[in-house]
Amino acid sequence: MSLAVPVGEDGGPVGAVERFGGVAEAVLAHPGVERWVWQSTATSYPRVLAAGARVERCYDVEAAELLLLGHEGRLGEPRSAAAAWARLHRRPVPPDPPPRAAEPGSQDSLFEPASALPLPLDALLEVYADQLRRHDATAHPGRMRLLTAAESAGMLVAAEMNAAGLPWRADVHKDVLRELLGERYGGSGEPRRLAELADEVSAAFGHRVRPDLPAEVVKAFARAGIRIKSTRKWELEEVDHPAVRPLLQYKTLYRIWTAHGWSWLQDWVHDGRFRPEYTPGGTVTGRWTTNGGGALQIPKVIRRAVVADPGWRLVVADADQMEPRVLAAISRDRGLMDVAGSEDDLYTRLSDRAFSGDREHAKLALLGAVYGQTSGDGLKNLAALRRRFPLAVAYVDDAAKAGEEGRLVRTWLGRTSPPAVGAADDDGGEAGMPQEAESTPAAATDGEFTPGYASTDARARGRFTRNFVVQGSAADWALLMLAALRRATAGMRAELVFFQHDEVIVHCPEEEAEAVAAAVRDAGDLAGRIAFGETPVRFPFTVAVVECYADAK
DNA sequence: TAAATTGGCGCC
DNA sequence: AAAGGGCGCCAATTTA
Repeated sequence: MSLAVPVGEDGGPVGAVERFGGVAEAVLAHPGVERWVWQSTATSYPRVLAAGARVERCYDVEAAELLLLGHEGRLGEPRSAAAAWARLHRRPVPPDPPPRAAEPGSQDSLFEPASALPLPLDALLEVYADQLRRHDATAHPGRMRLLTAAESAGMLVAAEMNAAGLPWRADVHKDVLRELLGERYGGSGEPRRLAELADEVSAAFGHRVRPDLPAEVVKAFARAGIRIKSTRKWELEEVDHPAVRPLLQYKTLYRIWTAHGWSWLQDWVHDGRFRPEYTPGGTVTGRWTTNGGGALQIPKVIRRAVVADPGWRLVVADADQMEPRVLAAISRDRGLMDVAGSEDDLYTRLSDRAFSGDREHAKLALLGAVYGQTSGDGLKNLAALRRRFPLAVAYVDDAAKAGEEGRLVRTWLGRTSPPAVGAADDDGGEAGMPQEAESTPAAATDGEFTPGYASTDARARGRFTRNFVVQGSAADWALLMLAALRRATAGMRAELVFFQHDEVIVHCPEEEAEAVAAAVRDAGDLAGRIAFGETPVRFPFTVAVVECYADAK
């Protein structure tokens, strides 16, 4: 079974892995090989890591297939290497194996193939060669090749993070739980504090109300003469009633209990490490997801349990205002590039120029533009934003318009939005191949983009594509940043252990901490230049060297 | 009875 | 001041 191909200096294969017994053996036998082409990093690389080896770079055929299918407007077709080969030879295309469920704490899961359909070596090379041609056929081949390389690097980082694990002190976690929730008692193990709060809620209403049943809570408020549409936090905060305070407290603690309580700890933390399974490109915008463990939603209070090993430190680095900086870089709006061309707080600089010093209004206006705000003060401020930064606003407006019209949009490097449901029908002849929306600012400077006429669905679609070009291009940048950081720390004992959209944590010996912090800062600007070319836009980080994650920021 | 959906909320 | 984008996870509820 061939899973990997070492690629020599001429770009051709060095040999087949059968000769070496397996991918780990092949890597060990070729210490000088810089780049490996293989079917799936998730399948092959954990074996390599388990054998104590690493690779410098790789080309992940199945990751590339997904990106290329997306670019070709064919998202949803099977993306396994076997499927790609079948399409190439006009054979019946096998469906992808169903995604694996999360397996808490199972080390075995790391060695399960992500694709159940491994290709022989020669077939894999045929698919690889075809993929290289398909890169050349895209709107920006250089960017698309960069995207595939970045996604492949992300796969390496993810596998290494999965192997390293996030340092996690179960004893500290339990202390936090006991402090917040009290002891557990009864058959369900319900914490004492939750029971007390539930009693307080019932007492405030004068009858038994279960706080975790929204319908019951809404009814109870109705009986008390208060009409609420939902039990959402922001709506409850407006209500003046003695039940509100214990109710809100209950919700917060209940969530910690169910999502990050004792059973979570038992499932996901072993030998002092939390090991979520990271999935690069798990979302359509290119953001990562995790398969189990909820690593990207760790509540702030629980972060106290993330503690460096003795003599080691956590370098916690948070990219500052990443999305507006990315918008500046991709829209080439001169005013916004100027605002983003400094390490200083972007929203403050923005407010100095366009919002008479009101930082909050500036921030809301920008986020409103990126998210597609439809009402409220944000709209008024959006007008000011549009006057001062016309190209930046036109960029996201164009993306929204494309979405409403059922066209595709792409991130800066070429990751492509999924086709709208039913878009193929609306398009007439070109079924299944929607046109690309070239978000060139020049096309839309003639006037303001007014939704209004579009259907609710189309408007929702527009908000999605509007956000997609920014969130997705930010994910492009983040991948390159991770790749640069991985390369910079390759000679150190430091390990990347956590990544969450715009935040990265490196676990390293105390004496390496300053070098790691410097490497992070360099990686931010380097990624900006590689992704977006020469640009004045800066990509600074807030970096904290701490022993405990909770102490960062 | 199991799978899918909903409401809510944590993170960005 | 208002409730826009992306996720994952849990429990309860509805649907198949």
